[in-house]
Amino acid sequence: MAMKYSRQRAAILSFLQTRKDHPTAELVYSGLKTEFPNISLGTVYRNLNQLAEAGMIAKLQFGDLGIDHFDYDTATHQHFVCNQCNAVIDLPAQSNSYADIDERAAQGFDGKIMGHKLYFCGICRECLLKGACDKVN
Amino acid sequence: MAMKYSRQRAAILSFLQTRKDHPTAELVYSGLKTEFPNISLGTVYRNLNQLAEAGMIAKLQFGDLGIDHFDYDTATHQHFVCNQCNAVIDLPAQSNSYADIDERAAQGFDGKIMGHKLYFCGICRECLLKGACDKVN
DNA sequence: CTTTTTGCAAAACCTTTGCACAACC
DNA sequence: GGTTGTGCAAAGGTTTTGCAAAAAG
Repeated sequence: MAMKYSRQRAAILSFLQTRKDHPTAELVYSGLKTEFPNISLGTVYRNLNQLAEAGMIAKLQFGDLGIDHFDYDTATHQHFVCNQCNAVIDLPAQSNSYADIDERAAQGFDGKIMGHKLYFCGICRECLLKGACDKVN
Repeated sequence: MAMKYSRQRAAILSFLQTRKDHPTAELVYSGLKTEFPNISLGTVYRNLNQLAEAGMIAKLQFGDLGIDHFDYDTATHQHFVCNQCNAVIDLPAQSNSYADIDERAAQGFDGKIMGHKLYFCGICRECLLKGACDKVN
């Protein structure tokens, strides 16, 4: 189960590093097609999952989207999903974090709460502007 | 687009009302097989989605599970997913709710935040007890 | 030489959909 | 009678998997 080096995995990781838009496996796949014309989607999925399990990247799952997204930035931060264009956007880090909500939830509950999943929904800036222009025209 | 009465939909709704375990479409389907031997999974999905869009039930989506769950209780409350047995459990209502977190997240963000999705993960009481017994044996 | 990784294709999985017929109002 | 709902089966989209060959150590 030890992880050996592979050119494909290295490329996937460095591709992810260049992107701040939390790409899907499909997007990583097409992004690497030039460098690896024969790379397969299965390989991309296997590596993304492996990297995620190793804690080197984060796997983001949003019920609204139904597609997994991947993030090079594993530091705790919040995500926003645009209901219109489905963009996944980082929210600015809060001084007032969400660290306390696990404890809040644990009150009166007899299981062990080990964490939470949280993301925000709405309309992104681009879609807001586009909507405003549509109204004018 | 008006909603006509259907025996199947009524049965789905009342089935959901009897359950506090947030069943999946598959579970609703098998739960109704006795009353409707010919009901189809497609019908169950169509009705569950229709009821959810009408706001009569809630559709719960957990990235960890990948399967939709449905809840007769549409009042805002939090859910817990057991990482071991995948049970979906209601958390006791908090006096201190999560109403403020949208505003917190909006700070410094130039899109419009309209809501959030949140759930908690961990080990449920049953699995904790089972785990403790396993250690002894 | 052993273990891990790859590419390919097939399968798995959950959910949606097209269609002819039935139920509703 | 027009509209909405049903059952069936087929297709949809995303992700996983079995396998033989290739790469890594």
